[in-house]
Amino acid sequence: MTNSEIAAMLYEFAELTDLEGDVFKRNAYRRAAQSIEELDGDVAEYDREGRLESIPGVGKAIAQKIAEMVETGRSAKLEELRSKFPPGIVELMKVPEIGPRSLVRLHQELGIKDLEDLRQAALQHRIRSLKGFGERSEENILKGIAVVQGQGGRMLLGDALPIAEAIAAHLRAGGCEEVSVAGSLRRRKETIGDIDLLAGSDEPLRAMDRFVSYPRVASVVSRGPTRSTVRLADGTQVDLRVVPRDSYGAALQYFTGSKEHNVVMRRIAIQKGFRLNEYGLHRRDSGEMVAGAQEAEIYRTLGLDPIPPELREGRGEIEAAGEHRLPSLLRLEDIRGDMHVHTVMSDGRATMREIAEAAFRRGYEYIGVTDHSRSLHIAHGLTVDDLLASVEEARQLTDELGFPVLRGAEVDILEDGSLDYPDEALAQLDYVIGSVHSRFKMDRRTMTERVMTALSNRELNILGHPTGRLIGRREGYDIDIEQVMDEAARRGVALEVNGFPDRMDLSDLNCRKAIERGVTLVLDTDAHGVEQLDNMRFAVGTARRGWAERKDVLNALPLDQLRRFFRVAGA
DNA sequence: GCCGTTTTCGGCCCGACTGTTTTCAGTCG
Ligand SMILES: Nc1nc2c(ncn2[C@H]2C[C@H](O)[C@@H](COP(=O)(O)OP(=O)(O)OP(=O)(O)O)O2)c(=O)[nH]1
Ligand SMILES: [Mg+2]
Ligand SMILES: [Mg+2]
Ligand SMILES: [Zn+2]
Repeated sequence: MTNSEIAAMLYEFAELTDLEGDVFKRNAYRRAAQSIEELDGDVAEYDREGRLESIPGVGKAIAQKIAEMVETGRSAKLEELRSKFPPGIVELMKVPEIGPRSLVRLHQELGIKDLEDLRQAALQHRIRSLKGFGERSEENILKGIAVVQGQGGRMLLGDALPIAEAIAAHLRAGGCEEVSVAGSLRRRKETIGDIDLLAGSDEPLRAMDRFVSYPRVASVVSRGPTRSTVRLADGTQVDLRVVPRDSYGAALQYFTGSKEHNVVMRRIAIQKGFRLNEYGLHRRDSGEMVAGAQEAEIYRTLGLDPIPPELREGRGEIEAAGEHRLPSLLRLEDIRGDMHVHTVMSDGRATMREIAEAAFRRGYEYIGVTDHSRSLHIAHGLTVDDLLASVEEARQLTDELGFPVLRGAEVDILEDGSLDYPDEALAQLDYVIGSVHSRFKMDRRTMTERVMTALSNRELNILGHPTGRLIGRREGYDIDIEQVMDEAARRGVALEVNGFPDRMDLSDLNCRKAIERGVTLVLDTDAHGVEQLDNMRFAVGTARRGWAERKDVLNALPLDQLRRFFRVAGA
């Protein structure tokens, strides 16, 4: 069983325990599940070595359950819990506004077993007969069912951020003094559940009016003096929180999350004799507010170094902040050039010249252009002759513009691990990215072997989108990514952090793992048009979430050092 | 169920909004 399969079972324990009525036990299962999900290394290994209880949130009882799962693939206790509820409960738990308490009563008192039962009960007005439910409850349930059935899961960061920024601009134009994007967007998570915005205003009602009057708002889910929730026409949920300006920093801390980060922060506040909420940090005894306007002050007053939003996931950042060992994170300004950009020669929309000019305008010091290789017919992969001709074109352009245009290629890693051009042709290029674009369904050993073979090619400098996942569409291929990381580190091959919003590959956690293993990262966009050069901010966000510093990143180096990396690679 | 520089028992983050309530439980952020 994989870590994520075990984590999924623990999350299921959490949900079922919630139905049983014990929220503390639920939280305990969730914490353990998150630990397993993000564990560096195989849980089965922890089990074999008797180290399960060293995992945060895993004690005797959960360790025993994990051991059973690892050894048998099942959990007797989980099956017993499942049998207490109908299978349709899984769907029912997704209905907004219906929580565990309502669900148990709907099941016990009305015999509701699945979404269709619930819909019928609401339509036939049978729900209002329950104590505590009424007409509005039935309406909300019907709306909730429509939401579950209509929703397409989480959005991509790249889709959500522009929407959020547009609404923020709408609020500013309406007189809100301070507006920030908060929640998972501010943390630059690769997928976004909803859009969270914060406004600091001494006229909260005006801010709320402005918010719900945004043209794309389709319905108002809830509306109060400090918080409102709306739904846009496409179903996207947007939350706005409004606080007095004195509380802006504390509110930003709260609303940026993550929830897990907040819970730890508030626990530390308690330990140090404070109370922390979205209005400020207060002394417990006197109630005196000691920080609130500035977010960084909340952290400092608790004895912590201010923590960048991208790190706030409850992954050890608070402990690190207390010991003054937070990383000095990479910044967008540290990136000196993009390294993965397609031109019109293959499946891009811009010419080499247009890309070079756009790169220069962005303030880059160099640009790398890369087209697909000959086997990738659907993307108009280049023949050897076209590739070599483009090397000359890059050279001329460099001279003409006085701006270094590096000619690379995104070369297919073929089924046997060889690269899709002869070595003599590759040697003519400034650098080579190797990517898997075909035959994804190999077994783990074969796929790992395939990529290891590619890494052993001395012409290879960068491994492109190393896991091959497409968010929301395709799992990454089955590969031993740790082994690949170790080999890449040993051979001086950089691993890509592809900032295309549905790739984000390496992911945040894989970046962190790679850095710990001594891998050099390269951040790029995989742009197919010059406007997509903006995706660099997503690559940077992901790398920051992976605790990356400037020194970990190849294209944060000046040109001469970049070239040196390419020369010594494979040596 | 987990956990411990004040504890091995008794806590476990804290607040807004809704609907149905006659004082608050449930759900969500
Ligand atoms: N203290 C505290 N803060 C919470 C809790 N739930 C949510 N928050 C804060 C932190 C979250 O980042 C922020 C926004 O909530 P969301 O539910 O939108 O979560 P978030 O944006 O992190 O993830 P998402 O992508 O929307 O699923 O509100 C909670 O239970 N306690
Ligand atoms: Mg959110
Ligand atoms: Mg939200
Ligand atoms: Zn590719």
